[in-house]
Amino acid sequence: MTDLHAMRHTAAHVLATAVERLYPGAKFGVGPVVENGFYYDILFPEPISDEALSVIEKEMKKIISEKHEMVREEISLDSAVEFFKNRGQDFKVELLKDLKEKGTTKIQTDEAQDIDADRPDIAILYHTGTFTDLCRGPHIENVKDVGAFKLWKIAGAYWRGNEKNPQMQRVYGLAFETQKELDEYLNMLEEAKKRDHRKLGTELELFTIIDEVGPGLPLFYPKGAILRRLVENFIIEQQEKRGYVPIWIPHITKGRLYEISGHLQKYDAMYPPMDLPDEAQYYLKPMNCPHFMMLYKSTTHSYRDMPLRWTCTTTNYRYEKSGELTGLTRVRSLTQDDCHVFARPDQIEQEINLMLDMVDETYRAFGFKDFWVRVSTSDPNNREKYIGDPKIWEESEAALSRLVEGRGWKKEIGVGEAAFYGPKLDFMVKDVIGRPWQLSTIQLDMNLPERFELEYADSDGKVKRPVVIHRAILGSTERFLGILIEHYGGAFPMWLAPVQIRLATVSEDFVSFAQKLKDELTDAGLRVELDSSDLKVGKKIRNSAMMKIPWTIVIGEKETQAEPFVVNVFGQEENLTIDQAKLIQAAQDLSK
RNA sequence: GCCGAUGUAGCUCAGCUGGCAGAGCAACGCUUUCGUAAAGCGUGGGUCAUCGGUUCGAAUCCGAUCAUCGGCUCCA
Repeated sequence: MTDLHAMRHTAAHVLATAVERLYPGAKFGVGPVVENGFYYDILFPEPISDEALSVIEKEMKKIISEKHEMVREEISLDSAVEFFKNRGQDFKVELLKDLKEKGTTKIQTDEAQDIDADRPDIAILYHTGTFTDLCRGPHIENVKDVGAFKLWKIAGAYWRGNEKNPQMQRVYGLAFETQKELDEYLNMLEEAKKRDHRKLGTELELFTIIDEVGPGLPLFYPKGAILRRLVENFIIEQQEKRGYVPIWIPHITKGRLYEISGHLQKYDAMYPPMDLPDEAQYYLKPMNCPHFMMLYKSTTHSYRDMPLRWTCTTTNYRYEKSGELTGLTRVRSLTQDDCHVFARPDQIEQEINLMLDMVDETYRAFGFKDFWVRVSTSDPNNREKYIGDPKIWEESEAALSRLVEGRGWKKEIGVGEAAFYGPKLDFMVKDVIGRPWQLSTIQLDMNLPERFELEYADSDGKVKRPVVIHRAILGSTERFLGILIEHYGGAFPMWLAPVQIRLATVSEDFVSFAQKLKDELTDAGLRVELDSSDLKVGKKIRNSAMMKIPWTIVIGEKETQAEPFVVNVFGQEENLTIDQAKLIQAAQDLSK
């Protein structure tokens, strides 16, 4: 790992060296190692475009052939500042000032150079030929040992990840020990693209996004809508057996509601209000919490009724910035399997555990094994940032961590990543090109009960404030489906396949028989299609396979003769020959 | 919203330095009625994303807008 890491890190310096030669005046930000390669953030005198990559690549190869040593140098902070100032490297100067004042250059996930406690005045530099960088290393000794690399894309990136800072250009490079590994990686990316849910969405007739309807507003074809319903029904079943009860809320609402909740002032993805003759301004709801709160508040509650487990699967509308939309994973109309539990503080752990059961059972059912849980906690050094009883915070954070550990799931702690109103658990899954997405979320809320002045009568006769736990298992149905499509590469297991069985007739003579069989299978609760066109059987099977339909059954002379008739199921690992009753039974078993 | 790229038929894509808009698949019609991953022939289908400009002439060059893709920021 260290060697590969050092090699990639050195490749980033070679990139910078090439850029310095080709674009005098370029200012350098940071150039860390990332998964599969490296990048360097650079402010070019003029923004470069893709064609520049091959030119830079050529220069990099030249630099590598020049066999420069990577020379390490330690100098005083002040002379380092002086050095970079003279070269017009403002970003490096800023990093050095941070190093001096804060003891680290780290902001967000940038690679950091930290002050060495024993030698607080030292900055570490690396020289590559005429190029010098502020960098703690490690590097390989000589640039000649940089392996196979490829510059592959340019992206915008704000200096130090802050929108208000100037935007630099991030040049991404892939780097591996050998050309073979690089080729394999590129090949893998090509393969991954075939599983992309946006591609499969069109190919398998699941969903589409139409310009005239609007960006981020997907429409679902029948097959996609069935898939949606299967997934949502699964969740509904899971909820029912755990005592969650449905409620229902409207999709538009007076702005007053969001004044109370505080969203109007704080939430920036709200669609503008509708222009109505009414005095009140009406908004599309971007979230459901306030409605749940209002419904709770509209009647009185006793400690005996707690917890209340209320759910509603409903669509929210969020005006996400245009550049942030992608397929189904980031949309403007998102359906949440939303649930709010109103609980006494002593019930928090039990309720969260119940939710974790549900996450567990759901992820197993859909075959998600490769996920991790982010425990977002408060920052103990910044207590005043958070509202609510510190004791409840402490207890619930401990409970969240403990409960996740008990499950044996991969866990990451996000210190200071809690919302101001409570700690949370986020369940993360990667898409087919490796981007992480949040699906399930479990959040404690100590804010909204306060703002809406929610109450219940406790056993001691006193009026108390309940705790609210938000929870969504799918997160958003759309995003979940996007991930699910990629997870299975569109080849869904029997129980999720929009079409489970396609009947393919050999010729016209068998259509009426096939129609009868189709009706029987449909009556048995299976999702069946009949291909009675005059295409050849081979073509019908091919078409069925392309649509990734689990079972294809050819209906011809043989099938109509046998008693009970025997069919051959194409699409199994080994084709399956079974009679009618067993066929129905087998299909039903697989559908569970 | 920001940086870069892209936008040609339902889908996948050709179309060179400006000179009559193309292919495969799909659709439709005819022939064929056929046994396990593509039968044959034919027909229709496009304001070349939109709007504007340059030009005798624009899919092609320029500008703006919209959308998509990869990132950044933000987020379920």
